[in-house]
Amino acid sequence: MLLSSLVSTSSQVAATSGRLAKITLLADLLKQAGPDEIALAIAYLSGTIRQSKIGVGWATLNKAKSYVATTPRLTIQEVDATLEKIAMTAGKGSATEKQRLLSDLFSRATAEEQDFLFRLLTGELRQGALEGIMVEAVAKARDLPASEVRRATMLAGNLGAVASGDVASFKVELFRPIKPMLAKTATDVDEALAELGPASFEYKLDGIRIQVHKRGAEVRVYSRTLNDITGEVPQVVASVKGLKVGEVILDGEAIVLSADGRPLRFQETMKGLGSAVPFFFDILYSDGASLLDQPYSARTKLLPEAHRPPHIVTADANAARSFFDAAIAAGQEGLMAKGLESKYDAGRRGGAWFKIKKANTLDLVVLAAEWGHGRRHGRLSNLHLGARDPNGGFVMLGKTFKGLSDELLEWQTQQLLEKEVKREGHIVYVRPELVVEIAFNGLQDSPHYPGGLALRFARVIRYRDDKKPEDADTIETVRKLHGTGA
DNA sequence: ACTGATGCGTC
DNA sequence: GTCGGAC
DNA sequence: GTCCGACGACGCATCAGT
Repeated sequence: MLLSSLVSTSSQVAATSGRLAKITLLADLLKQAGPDEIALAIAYLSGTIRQSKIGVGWATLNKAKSYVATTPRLTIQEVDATLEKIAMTAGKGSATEKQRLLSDLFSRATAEEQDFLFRLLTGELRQGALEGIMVEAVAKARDLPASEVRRATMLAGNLGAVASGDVASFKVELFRPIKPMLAKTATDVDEALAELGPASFEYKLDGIRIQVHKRGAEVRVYSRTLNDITGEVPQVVASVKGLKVGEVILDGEAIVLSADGRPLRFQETMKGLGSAVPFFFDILYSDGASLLDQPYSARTKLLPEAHRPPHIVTADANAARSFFDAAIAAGQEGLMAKGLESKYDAGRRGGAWFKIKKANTLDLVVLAAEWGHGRRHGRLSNLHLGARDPNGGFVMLGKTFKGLSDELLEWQTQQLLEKEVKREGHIVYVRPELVVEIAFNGLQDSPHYPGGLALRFARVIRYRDDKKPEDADTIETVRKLHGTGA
């Protein structure tokens, strides 16, 4: 199949707003793909490549730009072969060689094809369709219910594999990881209870998600994105080997504990993954049987109790609230709330799981803003945030672009341009006059920012028109917050 | 041997 | 990871 | 309910250049 056919479909998809229309376009292309092409077509049109990573990003792609072909001759198999070569290059001189292979590939591509490859390889396809839409397209092309394709994909771990073959034949299998179930956010336990009724509340541990597969002494550990991280978490492996179970798939979180049993901060956990220990909150498979469709309350009974995070079952808001306070006091991130009757909704966020975290707010000053990309093109989007320095000036604590409606984006662009003092690249520096209320989930030590501190998950709540920069929070306040564990 | 750039992973 | 927009 | 696309923080591995 010619790359140009894919690119043409991609452009049409990008130019179409309706999802159903996108699905039709994609399905039509898939019907034209041969059996040895369809997996590649699916990957490229959902913004992924077969190699998953090839050590090439925006910088390398920019340097590799070269001639433009006039006739589209590249096939998707040729693209795949080149990407495979690039992925395989390693060691001294590999950066140059990757660049050479890329230049060579680009020189055989038309302008539209180069643009497509650039977006594909930077992970910014921007056609308004990725795997979620592609699942529907595969279903349409094969004339199957989308739910069956979705289920097979979750079990196969790969949509391409589902494009051909018997969809009903996919089963839960040891050492083939399943996409983990995700959670929605709730602002407090009351909201979670209102949604779920009686629920299981569990400490939310601030580590990394793990899915552990065990058959006898054989143990493998997978990350949230299904990477095999067995070699990085030896303590998890050792711990699981000690469990008195035969075949099992467990879902949980790995964190590092200090000597007194309190959790280390996330940053420290990342530095010391080798000593991370597992906590398990779900079980997906046991001794030959899938448990995905069992109710949560039944699954949790099969968990190794010694390795569960602290948990209660309650419908009482006061009990849940004090459990939340206990979690925070213990240095944890907050709570998870889970519906007792819920199935394991692999790969989905829509199910009966809620996360409840604690957030702080600060009033900070906008120091600069960056021009947006894509749908934010032409708008000042990413804000540079500073705390007031009592000795004069401001200390930058991070950036955010989140929490802004289109309307607010428009407003802030006008406001900031009026206050512009200089430009450097895509950054517009402004007089520090606008105060903005920022929510965030914690402070981290920063090796990069001047105050040695940075905000985690910062987002805009609202502009504080009622405040002047001299009313903004100071860096001292922020340091104090950091000291209390925020 | 060290530093900075780059890519990619976790959240 | 969070958030807003669009379907 | 769901999906997508805006982009944040750090830590680590690898490679190029000094």
